[in-house]
This record gives sequence, structure tokens and C-alpha cells, in this order.
Amino acid sequence: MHESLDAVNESTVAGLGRLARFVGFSEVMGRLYGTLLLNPEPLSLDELADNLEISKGSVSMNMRSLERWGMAKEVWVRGERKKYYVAEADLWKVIRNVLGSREQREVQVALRVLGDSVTKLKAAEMQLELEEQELARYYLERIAELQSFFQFAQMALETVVGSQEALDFEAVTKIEIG
Amino acid sequence: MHESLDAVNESTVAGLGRLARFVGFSEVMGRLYGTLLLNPEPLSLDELADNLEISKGSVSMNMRSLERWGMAKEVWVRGERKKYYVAEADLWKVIRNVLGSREQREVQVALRVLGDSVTKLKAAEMQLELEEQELARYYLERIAELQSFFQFAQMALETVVGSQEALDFEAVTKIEIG
DNA sequence: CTTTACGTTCAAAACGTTTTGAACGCAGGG
DNA sequence: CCCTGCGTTCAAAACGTTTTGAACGTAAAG
Repeated sequence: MHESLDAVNESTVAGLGRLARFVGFSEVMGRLYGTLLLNPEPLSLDELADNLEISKGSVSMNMRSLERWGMAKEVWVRGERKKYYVAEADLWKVIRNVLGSREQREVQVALRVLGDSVTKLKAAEMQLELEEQELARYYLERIAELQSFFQFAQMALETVVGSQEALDFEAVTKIEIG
Repeated sequence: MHESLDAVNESTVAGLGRLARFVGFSEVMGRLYGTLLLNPEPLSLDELADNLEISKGSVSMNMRSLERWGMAKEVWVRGERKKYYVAEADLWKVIRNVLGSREQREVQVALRVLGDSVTKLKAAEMQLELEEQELARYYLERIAELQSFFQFAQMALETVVGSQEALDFEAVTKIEIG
């Protein structure tokens, strides 16, 4: 194969590995995804392992993660009994999957904990000595800011996650905050 | 101190530690930030170490990171020769700092690499055999989608980072994508 | 029924990161 | 000057995560 194709493949796979790591996935997941993305044909576990020079076990586990995140899916290849995978090429869908489960859960947990804190502080207010009351008010101010932040995050996530799949990146021309 | 204040402090610090980890910082950074945020008075390195029950060395290093990210700053306390720190309480500013340096750099690197790939593929086009040309076209399609994604990310980041500090979370009522 | 080709699992090893604490340097006070 | 109190550094240790490969299960093929 021509050198330029190899070079592009390698840097794309490396870049997606880096990106995966950056957003909290394992690097191997990103590399597997990239390898599949740049392959017009489905790939088997063995082919993936060969390609990336990693063990079969690692491929098996990481592919399962990719499936759970909706980033790859199994396809049947006529006459083969191996498992074959293809990448989910709709990046927007991938992002919605990830934001929708992982990030939204995180934000919701945070909001719940903060809400509990507010409840607790208000309930305790009577029993506090003067100096403690001051501190409690201070806490409530800080917590209110954190809540605002997470509510903002929640809204932003909902906007992205809730957008229909018709929406594609080229159509995105404007983001307004105000 | 009243139990409720302790409880709230602890869960907030733990939550910020978790958040820090989630966004790719060390957990200790998040906990230090949280501890400072919930303290009306500046804290010294020793006080932070005591509070979080970690070594002085760790506090020293992590506080330097927090400073670099604009998440805490040193303040002078009259008559003391210790270093004292306070948290940057303006979360919006913190986010702008982080997105503006870390994430934007990441996106720019990605866009440059993708651009290089396109250049390389187009330059090589003539020298490719028929089957390779087909693959090259396939690569170009996939790369174009990745570029769209990163351009979108770039725009979103610019919108947030470029917003003036006057902007606060409560004022954010609407995000439009279309 | 046996063999073969595959995927999965999991314990051990490799690896990377974080934490610690002792050593050090530096400044200010005595 | 020489302490003393402080912050920083860094090598070693602790810890957590990832990778490997051998063992195992399973199902199709012979």
C-alpha cells in the first residue's frame, strides 16, 4: 500500500487514541474505533489485534466497551464464523450516546448531592451557633454557584443530546448564549 | 463544628474531587479547590495538608497546578510568612481558563493533523493505483466528518471562551444550535 | 464423538501515575 | 552567622490500571 495511505491511517488512529484518552476512555478503544472507521470492510478480532499489535484479549474487551458505547457494532459476514465489527460512522450519534449516558449521569448526581446539601444546611439552621450560621450562609452561596454551573451543563447537554439525528455538523452554524 | 457543616463540606470536597478526575485533573486538585472554596479565609499549605490528610509535598505540587490553571491564587496574610491560598470563586472564569488553554489546544492540534492528512492524500492521488485511489477517497470522506466535528467543537469552545466575564450562569437561558 | 477455530475470562505481569517523606535550599529572625 | 520555619524537589514506594497469554467454554466442521 502507498506510503501516504499508511501515514494517514496511522496518524488518524493515533489521534483518535489520543482523543479517547482525553475524554476518559482507554486509548485502545480510540485506536480500535479509528481502525474500523478507516476500513471500508468489517474487521475481525484477529485482524484488529494484528493491525494494532495488541493481544486478542485486549481487543475482545475493548470491542465490548465500544459496543456498549454504541461506537461499533457487530456485523455478520456470509460464510464466516468470526465476529466482524464496523465503526459507527455517524459521529453525532456517538457523541449523543456518550453525553447522554455518561456525562448526563454525572451531572445529575452532582445536582442531587448539591440539593441534599442545601436541604441539610437549611434544616440545621436553627441548631447552629452564630458563627456556624455565618459559615452555613457562606456554604450556601458557594453551593448556589455550583448549582448554577451544573444546571448550565445540564441544559447544554440536553440541547445536544436532544437534537435529532437529522442534524449534522455542517448544518451547525451558530451557537448563541444569552 | 456542627455535624451538618462537616457533612456538607465533605461531600462537596469529594464531589469536586470526583469532578476533577472526570475532567482529567487529579482528584487531589479538585479536593484542594473545594477545601479552599468552602473556606472564607485563606489557607496555608500546612492547613490544607492537615485538612485533606495528605503530604505536604503533594499539596505543594497540586497547588502549583491549581495556580497554573487559574483555579487558586496566592494571597498575602499580614505578619505571616507562610503562603496562603484562596480559590478562584468565579467558576465561569475557571472554565474559560481550562477550555481556553487545554481543550482549544487539543482541538487545534487535531484540526492541523487532519488538514495535513487531506493535503497528503490529495498530493499522492496521481501516484496511486486504482484500488488505492478508492481507499484514498474513502479516507477523505471519513476525515471530512472528523473535521466537521472538530470545527464544531472549535466553534463551541470559542463561544464559551470568548464570552465576557460579565456573563454569569443565571443569565444563560438559551443555547441554540441550528 | 473428536477436532478445530474461535471468543472470553482472569490471574499475573507490566506499566504508569500518584503519594510520600527525607533531603535540600532559602529567607528572616535572633 | 547560625538557627528555624517554610516550600520545593525527587527518588522510592504504593497504588491503580492495562496488557498479556494461557486456560477455558462453545459451537461448527469433520
